[in-house]
Amino acid sequence: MITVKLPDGTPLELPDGATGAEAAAAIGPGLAKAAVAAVVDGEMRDLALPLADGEAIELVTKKSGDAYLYPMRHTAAHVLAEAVQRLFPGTSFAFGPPIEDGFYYDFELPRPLTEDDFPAIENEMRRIAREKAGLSRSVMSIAEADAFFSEAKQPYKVDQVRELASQGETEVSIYQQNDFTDLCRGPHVHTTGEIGHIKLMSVAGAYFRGDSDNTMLTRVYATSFPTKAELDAYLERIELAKARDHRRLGRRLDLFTFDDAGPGFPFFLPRGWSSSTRSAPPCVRARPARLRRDRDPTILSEDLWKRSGHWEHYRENILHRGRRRRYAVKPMNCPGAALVFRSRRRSYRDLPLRLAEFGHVHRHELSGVLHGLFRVRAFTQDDAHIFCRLDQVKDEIQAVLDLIDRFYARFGFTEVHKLLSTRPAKAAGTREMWDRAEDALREALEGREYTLNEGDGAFYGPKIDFQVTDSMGRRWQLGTCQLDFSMPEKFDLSFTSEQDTDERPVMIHRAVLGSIERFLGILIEDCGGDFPFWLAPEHARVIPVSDRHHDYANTVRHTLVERGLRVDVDARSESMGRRIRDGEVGKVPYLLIVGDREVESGQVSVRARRGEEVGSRTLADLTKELAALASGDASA
RNA sequence: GCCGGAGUAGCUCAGUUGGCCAGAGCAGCCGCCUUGUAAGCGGCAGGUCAGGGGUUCGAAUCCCCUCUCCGGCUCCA
Repeated sequence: MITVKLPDGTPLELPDGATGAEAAAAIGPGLAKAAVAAVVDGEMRDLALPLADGEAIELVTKKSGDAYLYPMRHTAAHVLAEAVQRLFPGTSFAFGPPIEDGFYYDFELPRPLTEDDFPAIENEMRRIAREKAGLSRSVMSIAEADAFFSEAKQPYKVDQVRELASQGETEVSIYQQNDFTDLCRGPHVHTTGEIGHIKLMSVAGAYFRGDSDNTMLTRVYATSFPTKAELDAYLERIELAKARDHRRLGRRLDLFTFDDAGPGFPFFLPRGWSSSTRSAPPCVRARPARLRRDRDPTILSEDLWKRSGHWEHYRENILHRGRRRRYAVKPMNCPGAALVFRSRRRSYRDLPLRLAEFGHVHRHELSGVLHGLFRVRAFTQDDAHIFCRLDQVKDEIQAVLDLIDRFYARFGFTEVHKLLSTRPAKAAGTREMWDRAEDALREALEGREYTLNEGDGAFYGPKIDFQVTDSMGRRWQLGTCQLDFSMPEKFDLSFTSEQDTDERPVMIHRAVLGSIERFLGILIEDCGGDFPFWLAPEHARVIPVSDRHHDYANTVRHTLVERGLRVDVDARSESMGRRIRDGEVGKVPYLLIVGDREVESGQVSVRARRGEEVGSRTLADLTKELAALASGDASA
């Protein structure tokens, strides 16, 4: 006998070798019929697999919510593949897993596929769904599976069978519905009729196994939801996100632009740059006593980058050009900071030396990866490099962690995810150095929640990355805090210790917002262009009712501008309705209407975004309120 | 870089069995209107149809090359 634990904690006794299906049957016939999979110790499994003593099991049914999506979409992927098999004979099949918002399947097709083919494929999928074909699971030995898929001319499946064999598997599971047979771990729903409401989303290229040395396959992205309402809600969410696309808003709100003269190099318009520069200085101001500003050259000799190790590890991304001596445009700020450190003899009394720089870096990025402000070829890092002794590392890192938490909260990002990334395959420096650095980071993180990201460190050292979740639930990588024993060695950095010996400092690289450009893009999408007041490119706009109110309108503007507020007057000869609309569309936080009544009483009629009634204020009160709003938020 | 799609006025887009001087709305400019909380009216101007080559009596439209953009893959902040 074995005993498994049910979700409510009750134990369930079963005979040896009992399967998930038998567990369901033991609980009740209704469940036996409804169950499609079992979550065993957190892992989704087919009901046909045997359970072991002591395992915690949870049976998945249509009522299981998100857990049900996995087998449902997995089956939908098989149905997609079967539809493609019917419509495009000769297709080879690769992988087709469920993913975050749906599923995909990778094919090698006899001809290119376009979205014009979607209706036909969707119709075929619906036809297969109506057939309600059962999915049957079977097991083959490696040899049988190899022979079967070789015979079926499915090279990617054969490849996967051999891959599994090399991992020590002796048999593989196979799922079949109608004439479609797939190598698959499962689990699946019972029939093709239970794939929910489906929609094909897009077609894209994808390398087999994600390796750019492999052939490029055709990937069809699709999604499915149990009900039509859920599918529609999802599609609506996509539309909403599209309306917030920072590339669209950036153009409409006059924030930034791109030009063919420099693909991937953003041009910031005055309105855009005021927002992005304003988002940064508080970061530096946050600890005036701790940070010292510096600034290094943008272009430096290639030899420098050879010495720093960037040439070896990062050459593809460095833009360079030279006449007699070869120069390179800096892709990172760290070697410059190392040179600043080395500019004179350093003492232990100088440490920790914290240099902050808003470095404008350039990197060559492959044309296909450029994407609005999210991925560009020139960007500004709110960078800092801290030079310190090994025994100061923990305190310094913890101070950075604190700073980052506080700073993100200021922008409304309270959900901060921390990732500790360790030694990558291609790394500079010795194993011992890496171990010491990783230990130091782990120690600094003690007591905080974080996840381990094995092998994803920078080439010069391990790092802690920071991700925030925006208002739409998307996760973005922002800041980073990296420990570096390698750069100080490359540049032979040293300081004189209390004992009058030469010691090597440790270097900490950190960025809070990461790329200012990217952060602005995230911010635009997070707020949909409705910037928080303190960040708005234009705090308020004065709208005089008619020509005779222009003088008063200018007085209002002057008064507010004197207090450091960004205010314009819209004195165009357009109707009021029109000027108010333009203010709304331009997302100006406050529209200040002034006509006869206001001139007489020395007041201003205030309209907030989306017509929200604020009422009238005297000019003095309004000035005080807005000034408080601007500075209050910024230092909150 | 790779796969697929696209590129017509500053922006959003019409314009395909190849055929008169290539169209609209918005934005721009000029005028009129002098306005009370989300688009007042009229006029003008604006295009080497991404660039280059080819097919044709004739190309925005068909073919080839290059560039850029979009969706992915790889990479990454």
